Amino acid sequence: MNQLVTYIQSVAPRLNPEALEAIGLAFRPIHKEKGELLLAQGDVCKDLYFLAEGICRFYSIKDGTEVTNWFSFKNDFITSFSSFFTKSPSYESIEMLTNGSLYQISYQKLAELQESAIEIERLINYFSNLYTVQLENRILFLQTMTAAEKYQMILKEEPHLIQHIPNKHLASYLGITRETLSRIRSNIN
Amino acid sequence: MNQLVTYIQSVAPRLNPEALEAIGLAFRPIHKEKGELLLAQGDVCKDLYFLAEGICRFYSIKDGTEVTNWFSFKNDFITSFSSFFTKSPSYESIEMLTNGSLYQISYQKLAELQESAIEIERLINYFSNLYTVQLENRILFLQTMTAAEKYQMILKEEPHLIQHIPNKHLASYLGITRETLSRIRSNIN
DNA sequence: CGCCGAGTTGAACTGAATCAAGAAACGTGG
DNA sequence: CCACGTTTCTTGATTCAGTTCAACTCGGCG
Repeated sequence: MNQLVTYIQSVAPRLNPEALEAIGLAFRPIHKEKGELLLAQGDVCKDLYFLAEGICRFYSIKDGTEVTNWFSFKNDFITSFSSFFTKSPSYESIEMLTNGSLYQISYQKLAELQESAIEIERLINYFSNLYTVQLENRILFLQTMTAAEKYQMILKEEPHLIQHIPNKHLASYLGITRETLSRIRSNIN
Repeated sequence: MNQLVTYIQSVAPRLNPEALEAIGLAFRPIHKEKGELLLAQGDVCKDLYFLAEGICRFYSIKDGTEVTNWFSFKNDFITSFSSFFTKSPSYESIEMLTNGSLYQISYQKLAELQESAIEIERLINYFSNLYTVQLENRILFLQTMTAAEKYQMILKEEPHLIQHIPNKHLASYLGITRETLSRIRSNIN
């Protein structure tokens, strides 16, 4: 049994076996190398992925500088939500920070899967609502905290970021420069 | 026919009449005065509203200062998403900036309504996805723009904010002080 | 008429960015 | 396994966008 199915089962133990099997069949396993893009800024995001293993980063380039919008880890679903949902060009790229094993599904196939069973549709909406909650948290985080507070928050709430993400990307995710992050880190220790 | 129903009809003209009627019956019309709260920070948000007329503002208080998170206008659905969805205390308050006429529905009733017809469930998810797209836009907006760029963006994309919202609230929505906003405005004219 | 909240303007201050230059870590090929 | 080039991280000096504090104006409302 593949890891996507195992994960879904752990999240939705009461999902009926047929739906679970349909999900397992609809996604296609793929491999990506470190540095490869899942999506390039400006393209329409036509796929959804499940990240079985690896780390990836969402980022936008504005005036030549990168802004990191998001990180995804093992057992996350990956897509550029706005682009995928509205079929418009993506404001962000998605790249692999490590080699990764993923499961891929097209917009079209996902739509079919969704319509095939109400439970699947509900599951998808559940994940998408979770994402929305995280976005709201992130807005408050970006808007109300100083550089040092942001770092300490991450240290406390998402230490896996600090362990696995290069500081330059972490800095741009926090909305500060790498120099500022470096100074904060040296003040704390 | 009430304004909620009229609005739903305009957004989803192919929705079947029974579903439309069910929606019309499930919501309860209410009136709110300028200054009244629909939700107080720290409380669990137990209701969803449809704003038929008026303006309201979402804000958080941190260290004694207000941060404006959102504004809603005529024909918007209103709730504190995170709190409503996760049933946890809200990080924000919602207040009326004007007198308003609204339609109210409880979490429980909404859940029932949602389960009563797949089309209604889809409609709700559609609105919630729209909101998610807006949140993503807002994050990029807050993270990549200078104070002046933010103001010009609002001027161009959401002039109704400038027309109807006091500058002090607009400033805190843009993540700047009222003084800075005032200076930007006088430089432009 | 006087008060109060909202908006403006000025001056000083500050957190973080920018610019610059080394030091450390990393990976790639020999 | 080491050497070399590249990228990442650190540290320092300077600059700057935006904040803070303070004083003043304006308009509405009791």
